[in-house]
Amino acid sequence: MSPRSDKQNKLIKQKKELLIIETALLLFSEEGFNSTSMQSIAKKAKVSKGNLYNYFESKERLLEGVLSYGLNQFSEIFTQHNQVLLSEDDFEEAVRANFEMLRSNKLFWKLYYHLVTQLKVQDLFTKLFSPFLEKYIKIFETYFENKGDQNPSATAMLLGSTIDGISLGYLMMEETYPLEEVIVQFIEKFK
Amino acid sequence: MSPRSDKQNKLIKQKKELLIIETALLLFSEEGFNSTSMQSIAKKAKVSKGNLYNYFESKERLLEGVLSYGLNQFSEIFTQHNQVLLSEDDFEEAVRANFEMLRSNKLFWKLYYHLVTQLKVQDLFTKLFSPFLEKYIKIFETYFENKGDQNPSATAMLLGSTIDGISLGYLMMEETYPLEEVIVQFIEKFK
Amino acid sequence: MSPRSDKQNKLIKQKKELLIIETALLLFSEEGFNSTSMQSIAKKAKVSKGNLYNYFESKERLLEGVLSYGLNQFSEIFTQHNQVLLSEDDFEEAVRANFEMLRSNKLFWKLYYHLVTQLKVQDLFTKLFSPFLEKYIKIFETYFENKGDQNPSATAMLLGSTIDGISLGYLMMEETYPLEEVIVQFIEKFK
Amino acid sequence: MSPRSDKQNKLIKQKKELLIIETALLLFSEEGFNSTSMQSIAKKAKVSKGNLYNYFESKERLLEGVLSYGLNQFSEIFTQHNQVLLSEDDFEEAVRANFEMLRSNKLFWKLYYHLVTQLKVQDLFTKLFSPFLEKYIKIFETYFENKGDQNPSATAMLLGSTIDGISLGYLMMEETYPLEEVIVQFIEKFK
DNA sequence: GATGAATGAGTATTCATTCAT
DNA sequence: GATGAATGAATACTCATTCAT
Repeated sequence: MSPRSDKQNKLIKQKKELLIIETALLLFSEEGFNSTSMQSIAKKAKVSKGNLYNYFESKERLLEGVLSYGLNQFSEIFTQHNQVLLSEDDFEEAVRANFEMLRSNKLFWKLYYHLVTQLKVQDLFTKLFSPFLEKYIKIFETYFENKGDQNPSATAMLLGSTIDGISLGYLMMEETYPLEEVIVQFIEKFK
Repeated sequence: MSPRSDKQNKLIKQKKELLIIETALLLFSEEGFNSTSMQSIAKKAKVSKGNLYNYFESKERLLEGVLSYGLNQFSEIFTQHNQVLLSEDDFEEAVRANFEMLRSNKLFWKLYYHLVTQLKVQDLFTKLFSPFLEKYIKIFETYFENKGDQNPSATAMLLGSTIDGISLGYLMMEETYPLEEVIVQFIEKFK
Repeated sequence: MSPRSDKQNKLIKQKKELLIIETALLLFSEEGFNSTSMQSIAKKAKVSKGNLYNYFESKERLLEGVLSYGLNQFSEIFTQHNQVLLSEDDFEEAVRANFEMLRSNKLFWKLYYHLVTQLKVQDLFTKLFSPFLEKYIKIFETYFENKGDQNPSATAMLLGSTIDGISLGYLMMEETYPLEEVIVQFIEKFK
Repeated sequence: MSPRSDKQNKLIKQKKELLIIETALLLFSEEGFNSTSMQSIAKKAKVSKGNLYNYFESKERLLEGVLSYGLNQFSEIFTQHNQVLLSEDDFEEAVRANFEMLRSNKLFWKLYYHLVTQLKVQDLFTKLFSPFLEKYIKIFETYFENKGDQNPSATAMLLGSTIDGISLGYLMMEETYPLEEVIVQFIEKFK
């Protein structure tokens, strides 16, 4: 008999890879990277331990896969707003889009903030995220410059940090955090 | 034996406990809680592994000790500013005191942000920190209320999150983060 | 289908079997039997893992195949010299032929000496090699007997062991071993 | 209460270390290095798996320990004969001492020949044994030189290889190998 | 015959914790 | 209080082998 066709195999592989990534994202973001065992990922994804390693050659690589996956989604949305912000409406929209992204992909951003504070994976991390973050800050720097801010670079940094802080609070407290109201105040202050 | 010797013993005990706590803080904040072994703490503190357990009955309790210790220092400074903020100068001073504390106790706050994102210790965490943080937020809420802010509670939350964001950025990037300049912008926006 | 196609199929099969055997020989002799994975053999031979098992039903059987293959080559040459050695020239020639064989099939003999010392495969080993080795020793025993040696059987054993020792040294040290000179001394002593 | 005295501890440690080494030697020489699991060593030595690692930080280091242990015994005996061989009696005695050593420490030498053919551990191996082997060969080289041999270096190498070959045969065949008779022939040929 | 996804037992190693002294 | 030997469960990862197609 003929072997499974290449197409079939690829489909199976892609589906399962996605399944593994999403399971890993769930567990990593809930329990933390170190505290999540490959065993538990395998079990939850209903994949054998051995087979896990057919998809990702190490736990580190699996993390890389998880991050890349989230980063892709992020970069798509990001690219849509990757433009010079001219009006205050543009600004507001960009900020709101940012938090929309947060809301729609909580697990990923939970993992993100979990990892930011972990020395061991910081290299991998920096490699993947820095380019985006820098561009992000630059866009706002330009915006503040155009608005006549005396220190646009510091203001942009402040804005970035504020977004981080709000995100962190929202992700940790979930429904308790008055996200919408905070965003309103936030936009008002920075617009 | 004489009570004096008892006193001395207590002193010795306290000193050693402190030594263990400070060593643990150093390692936890550098390597992360999970990645730090009791062995390595014992070694660095020049205490035997078994004796470590005479002071703290588990790794979890040691963490608790480390957090309490940091929290005490925090609460001392905090209490000095635990008053109604009336003037904008009071506000500025309080904010600056906050970041001064951050600067002078980096290890503790690094550990703090490292742990905030870890489910497993969140109960312990909430128990210890919540009371303080809530008071903290309240004080600023009152301040904004007095200033006629339409939504003082949201603004206070925004302020808290902003402090978190700045702290996180500063702790992760160390010297690269333009802390002073960001603080200036921060105070200007919120004062 | 036509018988010709069957023949062709057989040829293809034999070729692939040979390819697998030679690949396995290469890897076994380089990395050791235990340390060589079926995966790596499959990859290097450009055969799928599953298909490997169509040719050899287990790793053990593959080893058996590898050994038989080498043994066949050995036995061919051996049979040419499988005669009573009458003259000292015959003796010298036989010894030289032996080392020539070693030189021309290093991988196999490396594997041979690698396996001799492994309990687990010793049964298989004995089964395959003993008959040859015994005949080999016998031939020399007769030679020494004819020469009037007082203990031809012990001398033949000594000769066999000496060949083993030289082979081992040469295979392990490669170019560093002064094979030619040692052979000269060897022949002189035993002729 | 006071802790176990240092002396006691040291004694316990030394005894257990020896026990582990001897158990490992037994299993390594019987099953091979790769095929022996740390688990099985622990079980046979009645030591917990974890405790094994208090004595040897890795399987590799344990092997190193086993080899050093055997090497020490070897070097002691070796040093007694580490002298210029003047007479043929000296020569004979040295050779006999060699095989006596083999007989009294079979496990170690079995492991030795097992490892010689293993690429992976050859570095460790060379580091430990080369110095001895080279001296060994040198001593015989001098002996043959004094006897007027035309190529003493090659003859010494031949002698070394012959010893290897005999040892290998004896260790693999155990009682079947006519060691004594072979030695007689051996000495006669080389004396 | 051919493919490679899947399985699960096995491996070396780590580590919080206990305990005899 | 102090020591460090001892335990055993847990971890990431490997690999011979099977099996659906």
